[in-house]
Amino acid sequence: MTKQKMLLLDGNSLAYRAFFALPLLTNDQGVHTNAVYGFAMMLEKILKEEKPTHMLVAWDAGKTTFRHSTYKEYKGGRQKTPPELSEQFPYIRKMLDAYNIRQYELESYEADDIIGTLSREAAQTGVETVVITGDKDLTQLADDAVTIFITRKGMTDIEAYTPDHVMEKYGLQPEQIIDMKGLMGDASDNIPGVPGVGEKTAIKLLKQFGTVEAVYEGIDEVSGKKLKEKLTENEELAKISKQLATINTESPIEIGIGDLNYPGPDMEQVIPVFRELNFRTLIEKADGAQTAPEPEEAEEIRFEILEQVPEALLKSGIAFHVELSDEHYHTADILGVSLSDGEETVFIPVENLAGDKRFAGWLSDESMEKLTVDAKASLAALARLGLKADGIVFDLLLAAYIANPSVSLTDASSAAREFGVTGISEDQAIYGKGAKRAVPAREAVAEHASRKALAVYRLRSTVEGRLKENKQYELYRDLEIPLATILGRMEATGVRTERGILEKIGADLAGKLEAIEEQIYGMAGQKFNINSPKQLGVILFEEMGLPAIKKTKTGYSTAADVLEKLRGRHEIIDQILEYRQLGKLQSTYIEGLLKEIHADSKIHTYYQQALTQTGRLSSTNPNLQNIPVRIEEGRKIRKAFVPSEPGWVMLAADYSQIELRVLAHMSGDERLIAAFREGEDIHTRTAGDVFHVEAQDVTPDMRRAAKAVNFGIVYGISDYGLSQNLNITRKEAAEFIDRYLASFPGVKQYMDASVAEAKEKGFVTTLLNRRRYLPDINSRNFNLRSFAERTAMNTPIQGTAADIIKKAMVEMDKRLEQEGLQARMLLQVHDELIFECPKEELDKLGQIVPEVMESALELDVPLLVESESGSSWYDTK
DNA sequence: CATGTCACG
DNA sequence: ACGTACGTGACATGC
Repeated sequence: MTKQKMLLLDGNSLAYRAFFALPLLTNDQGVHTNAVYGFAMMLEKILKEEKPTHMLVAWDAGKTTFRHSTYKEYKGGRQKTPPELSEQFPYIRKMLDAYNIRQYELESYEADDIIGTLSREAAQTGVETVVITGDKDLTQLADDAVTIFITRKGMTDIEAYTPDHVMEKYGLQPEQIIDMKGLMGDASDNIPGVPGVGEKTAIKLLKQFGTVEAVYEGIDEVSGKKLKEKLTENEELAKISKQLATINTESPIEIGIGDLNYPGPDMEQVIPVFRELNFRTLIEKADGAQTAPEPEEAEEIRFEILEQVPEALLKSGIAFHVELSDEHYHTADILGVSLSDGEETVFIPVENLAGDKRFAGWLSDESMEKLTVDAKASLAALARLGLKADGIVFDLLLAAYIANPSVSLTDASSAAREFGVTGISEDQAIYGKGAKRAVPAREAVAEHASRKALAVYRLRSTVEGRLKENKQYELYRDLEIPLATILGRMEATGVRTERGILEKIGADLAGKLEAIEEQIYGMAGQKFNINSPKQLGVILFEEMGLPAIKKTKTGYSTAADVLEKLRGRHEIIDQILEYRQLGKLQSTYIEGLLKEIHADSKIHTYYQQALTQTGRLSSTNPNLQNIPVRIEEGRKIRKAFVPSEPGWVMLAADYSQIELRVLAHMSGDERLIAAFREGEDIHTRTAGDVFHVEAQDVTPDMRRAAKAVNFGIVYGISDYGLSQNLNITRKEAAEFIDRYLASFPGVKQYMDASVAEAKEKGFVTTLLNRRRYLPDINSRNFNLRSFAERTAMNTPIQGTAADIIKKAMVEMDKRLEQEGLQARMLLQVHDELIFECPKEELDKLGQIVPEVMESALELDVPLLVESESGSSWYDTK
């Protein structure tokens, strides 16, 4: 029989500790969860480390306790329990029930007394006991069999108080702690003690006399006249104080150690509670502990490594997965393909796939429905083998993203976890990272890939059910899944990039940079690293004595907006700004892009389709969505992006003011809608409305201000943000905003409604039902809450704009096919699509593209698309 | 690996 | 009073 060990937890004290130790968190329902979370974290840690056989959480009960009859001011002057904490107690109790942990409270007694009584019983029966609390008072219970754990700082940092430890810390025996309290009091419990006696004096007295009673017996031996006087005057107070601080170890409790058997948690009960509270990391931990703490406990999987795909798996409704050596699927080694129908799961190494005609036929047959995770990666990789895949109807990665974009999705493991399936290792665990990266033995790869395919197969109905429940199934099936194929093709197609052009620009830049560098050194009187904000800060603000306008947490800010304000104070500022600009072009866009040109003279970016919180795409390795355009010198970089075939041209088409149009539609604001319907310049129109002048009387400054306000509105406006942007005072900015909102009352209503919806539901949605959860929307932390509020205003707008262009891409792809055009979609830059086509197709494409983009989604305002063609991306302006 | 900076929509 | 505009990715520096 294993040794018995009992854990006694002070529920109220731990809940308070957790509440004040952690920032206020909320779940998607707006319920505060920080105390529950801290409690759970502590619990997990302590269970793991202590492995108890018996457990109890004790609670305080009743407003008054037996202590109040001794001293009615006991615990007086305490702040009321914050409502944000009160609402969490039911959840803590619910969680403890799920853990199968016994809870107990006794009218008129405090948790301390229950714990004291039980630990006394334990000491007598020789059961090892650990008490966990946030309250140092309980250290009085420490003895050879009873250890007191006090939580510190966070919740999982715990300090153990044994008798030795108490001695070391105070020079006292544990039972003397109550004497110490009797003398010095305890402000938090409103225990008075002897006025004028603090910790130091109390300890000194107790070292000399031992107890409060002994102090008074030997009062004549107390040194110091003042102290003696204070003690004598307050004898009664000292004795009452000691009584108050004494934990009752003989409370009339109706339970004993025999009732506290702890069977261990019921994870099937615990996980739903965690899920309700949005405790993601704890769910992961719990899942991991439940299914795969030891490898042998992981679910067995039956799979075979075969040389050929079995006929039985070449049918409709099968899950498949292309296993790659790393996440860069344009270049990674393709290791093989796993397939599963739930019954049979197989892995086919890549060398056996190339010649398999039946597999190729199945893969490209649209009527053969396929399920997978990260369709885009698979498609792009298979394309390199000359294989075409069609008929993908299920993508676990995209499903997880649509369900909740805030989850970080790195691979099949994280996507499956979102739907409760664990046991798939992370790719990084299989392949390692950094220098340790390597492809393991075939068997391990095959098992890993097989687990993915099987999980994909099994999860289909769960996932589709959840998306349908949230009315997101159409978004997923009709938009994101088709888009995955299209993006995969765009990536695989790539964009031709002229090395020579970049090199030429690079050489020019190098010359200019060198010249500027010399000038800067000359003005500064020394050489230094201009690229180091730290060194630059010292030169500008210390050595040259320029005024430091803004600081960062590490020193002076040398950001462009700061330097901008110093313009004219010294010539060096202009030079630095110029140097920064050109340096950026050189390092990121010349050197960076040159490194990314493949052997086919093209750049193949990666679109992240399951990443942004708003539904936009992002582009990496390299990022082709931030190629310079605003400044002519940078814009020239675009000359390097050219058609991939002789006799072809580029065509770029962008939505005009798409976000403001979306705002007009979603807010239903009549004046904003009218402005777009009448086809006026929206910033001029806004300026006219805000400043109450006719359109022809709007000055450029008025238009500029209106433009900034329009941006601000889309971003979720704040007076401060606008004041920064326009370099005006906050008051002026606030006034602009007020006038704007007065002019467009529908917009004001919409913004308020958006925030209200987020507060109520915990999330906001786009026109096509894309969701974003905003857990901070009810936070008491001003910054967190304000940020969530601005996000609530911005995300539906930015996200709907993303929905629209995604829909346009799907439609455009169909249309190119229907029309039998050779034209190819190459890039997407949020509100812009870039194509290449044979010159002969230009007229047709130039007509189709705007038509398709403008009719992607029917709004209450027209969508307007402007398109241009040219012999390079640069020339499409 | 965090920080500051700057490129884009 | 609080200290920010929304969404991204890449690079250089410096711990």
